[in-house]
Amino acid sequence: MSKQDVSISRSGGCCTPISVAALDEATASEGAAVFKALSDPIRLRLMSIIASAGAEVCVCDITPHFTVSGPTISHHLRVLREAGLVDCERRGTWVYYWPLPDRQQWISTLLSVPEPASA
Amino acid sequence: MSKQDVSISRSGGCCTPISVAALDEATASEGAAVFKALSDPIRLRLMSIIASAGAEVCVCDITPHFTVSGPTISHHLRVLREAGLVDCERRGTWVYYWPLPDRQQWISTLLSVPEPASA
DNA sequence: GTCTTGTTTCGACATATGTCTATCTTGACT
DNA sequence: AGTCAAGATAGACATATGTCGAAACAAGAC
Repeated sequence: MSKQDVSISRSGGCCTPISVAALDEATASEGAAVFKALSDPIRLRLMSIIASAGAEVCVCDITPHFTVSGPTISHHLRVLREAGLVDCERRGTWVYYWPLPDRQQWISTLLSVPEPASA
Repeated sequence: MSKQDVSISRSGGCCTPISVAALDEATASEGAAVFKALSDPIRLRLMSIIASAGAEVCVCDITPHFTVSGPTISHHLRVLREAGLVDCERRGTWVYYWPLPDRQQWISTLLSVPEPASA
């Protein structure tokens, strides 16, 4: 697979990148909502911690990485959840979070820049 | 005009997706700033119009697509400019905007999901 | 020069957002 | 039952943001 094929294959699946066609209002609103969820440094770090974990992450393992209060972390996790980027489940005393890659992949594809055809 | 007051720490080697490694605070702040620029429906549509044009776009051709006032469009374009996503130039009476694909590609890669979304 | 058009900047406003403390819910363990 | 700990929720607060109208600015037409 060539490097050019990567961006093309990523764009081929679920949606048309903005570099190819302008967004209609509804799609723009939906996409903007996802971007808004990632528009805070703490939330973006939270997302990266959950996405990179390769497994469920306990909130108790997340909180120590930050200086803000527990409720603030909880609030940010809820925003990520409501954006469809993560989901969670309580098991016993602890709550575990995991990523929902579909949404993440969607906006990634939306932003992908097709390789300029050099020919 | 073309002022770009955002320092871009990367560029050459691009970056590691969040699905692979968690972000440090500095990169998270930088990334969140770009996402914030795209977190408004009007700005996301503006970005898509400029990115998909394949050429410079005159502001006079952009404004009619929206119902908000001219100053509001100008404000949103400035946010995109300060995020390093677009640049512009005045030529005669009109101002033309074009995309800066580096920033766009950067956050696209940041969000890319290496593994298949649903295995 | 003055006028007209296109675009940005300014100043103000209502609403949204991030953060905190205090309180509540859930479940584990005596 | 009672108690404790992990998280979530509620309410309050200061700040940030999106929007507008008015004014300023830039460049061409007259």
